[in-house]
Amino acid sequence: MNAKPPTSLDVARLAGVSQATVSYVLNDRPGARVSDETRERVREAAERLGYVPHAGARTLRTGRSGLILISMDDVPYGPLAIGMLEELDRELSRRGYTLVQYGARRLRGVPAARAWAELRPVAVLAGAGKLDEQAVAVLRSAGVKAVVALGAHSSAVTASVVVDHAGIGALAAGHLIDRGCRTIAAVVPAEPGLREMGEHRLSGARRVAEARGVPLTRADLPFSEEGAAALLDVWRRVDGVFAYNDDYAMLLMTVLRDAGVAVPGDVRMVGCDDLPLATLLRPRLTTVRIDVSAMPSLLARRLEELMEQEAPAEPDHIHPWNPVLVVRESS
Amino acid sequence: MNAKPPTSLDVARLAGVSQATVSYVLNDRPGARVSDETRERVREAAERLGYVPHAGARTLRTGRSGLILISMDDVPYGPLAIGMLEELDRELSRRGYTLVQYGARRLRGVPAARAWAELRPVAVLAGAGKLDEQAVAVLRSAGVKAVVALGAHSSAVTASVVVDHAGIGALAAGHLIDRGCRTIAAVVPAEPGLREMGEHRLSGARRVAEARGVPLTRADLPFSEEGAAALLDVWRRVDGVFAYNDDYAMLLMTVLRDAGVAVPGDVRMVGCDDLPLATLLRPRLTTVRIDVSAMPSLLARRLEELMEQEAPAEPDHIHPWNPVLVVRESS
DNA sequence: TTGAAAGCGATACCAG
DNA sequence: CTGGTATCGCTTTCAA
Repeated sequence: MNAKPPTSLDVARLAGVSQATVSYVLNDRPGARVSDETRERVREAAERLGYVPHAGARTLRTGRSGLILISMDDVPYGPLAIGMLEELDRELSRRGYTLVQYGARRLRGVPAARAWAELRPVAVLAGAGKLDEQAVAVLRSAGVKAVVALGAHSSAVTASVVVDHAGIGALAAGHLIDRGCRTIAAVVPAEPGLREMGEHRLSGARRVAEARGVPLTRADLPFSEEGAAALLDVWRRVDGVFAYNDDYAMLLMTVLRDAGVAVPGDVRMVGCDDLPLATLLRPRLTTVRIDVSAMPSLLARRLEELMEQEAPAEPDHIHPWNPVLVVRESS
Repeated sequence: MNAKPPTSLDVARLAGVSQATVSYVLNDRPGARVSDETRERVREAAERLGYVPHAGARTLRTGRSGLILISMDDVPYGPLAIGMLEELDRELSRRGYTLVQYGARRLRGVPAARAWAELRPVAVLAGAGKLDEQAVAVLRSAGVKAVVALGAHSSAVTASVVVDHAGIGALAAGHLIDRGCRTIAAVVPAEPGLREMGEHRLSGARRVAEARGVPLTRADLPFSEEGAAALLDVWRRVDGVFAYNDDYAMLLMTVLRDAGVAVPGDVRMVGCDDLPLATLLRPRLTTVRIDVSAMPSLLARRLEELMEQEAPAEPDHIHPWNPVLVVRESS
């Protein structure tokens, strides 16, 4: 039990060949000419010993780790994000990389970058908020080829994946106005983790509302019945609400029903995410669905480009999703 | 841009000391007596160069990586699990370990173990279904000190964290019977990822129902209104339902309302998870809340024990949560 | 108080 | 076709 893990030298000895041959065989090096018989012996010896190569040693020698780090705290919860991550993992592992989620102990900026850099990953994906200019510099100098910021707006300092929250708000507001709404409200969650996204969605809604001459009220809403009830005069004053997402929409619909405000009769309602609960509400909830199916392969391709090329690329961004309106009964 | 990352030797040269001194200073080795002046010089040189140690090299030299791997596919979605993971991360990083989520490309058994073993982690947490005896052996022989299976029942081959799904079902069924239910149904989700947990919850409910002489019907339910409506005769035949979780409870409550079945008048309903939506439903949903607050520190402590000791421990298990009934209006 | 040097495991160059 | 061996970056023992 306490024996140290077998090394390639152990395999070599057991097979009666040199370490070099073991390496050639186990990695199928194209240039290497090793007889089929030796190949077999090496394979068998490795099998017998339960040999597993030491990633750290390999990294040290080759200078490339094949590791791609993504910061855990920057992946939103939910089946959508999880599915995307799984797909991304598949794409990347097909290309020979290893995707790993790293907690980084809620660090940000340079300290976070240092923690990531110790692993000498070949790429790092992290929330735009964690990647300031110096953090990116630390990563670059540690040999990270691709640094990609994840966030609601593109980063000035590195490549980024921007998620178009403003577009969601715009789509929702446009729909409400199309339906005849003359004054609308947009919810911004009071929860710290959600507020920023809420503000981006709001800004998109505001842009459309202004363009079409419809007044828009911002409603800062904590997720609680009391919070929603406290804003009752807001909901009574408008005839359309973009509720930030489906959860908030459900909250509002419950509170409005208890208060005798009819949806969509008195106020039309639009959510976002197309959660399962959207079709379970009565009236069924109109919502914005986000189609992220294109994102994993797009991102994987972009990463590969960045990782293969020598000089760091210009800060650019990809925009890998697409909001789609799903009209149901609440609007 | 293309310069290689600075090494400890670079730092040493810049500070005018030896590599050894750099190592002593940067790791504050207790035994090392280095003058404050040299200390300062070394620190400054490291700073100036943006030096970040190379984790792989350190692992190679010391034989310990400090890496703890947890398989991504075995962490359920949802804020609960995410919060737990964050807390666990904090606990472990406080102790000097680095928690990392690894996708493992949906591998299982020996291939998965090999992939994990390459990183020479000091501990691996993975779904019980992925860890057969040989997989555990591979990990052990790669020097992994702690192998912990995550699952609904304890593993015969290694230590495990078992989540007490049966206890949840038992609690829910007991409550329904206390409320006077004479025939109850328990939902088992048809979705592949959920079915197994559903069956464990069912078995707990069944145990209690049998002990108290109440007939229990198993209801295999896909998550859709049609699926739920197809089983209407089941819901009409019973006077209590344990709905597997809050999402399924919401589905059922919607379908029952549409069909004119009153909750809790005709049938009492209990969910699980105490999601935000539970209090938004009308009637408000009675549910089983899972208190996982103790789990991260418990698990971290257990891991630490396993990692420090030499011989692999007997397969035992910890049981780090606690179902609690939250009674509302639906029951 | 500091330095020289061995060695962790794998790779790849250069000989044979 | 195969083998020796230098090397990657870091820690740590032993000497100075």
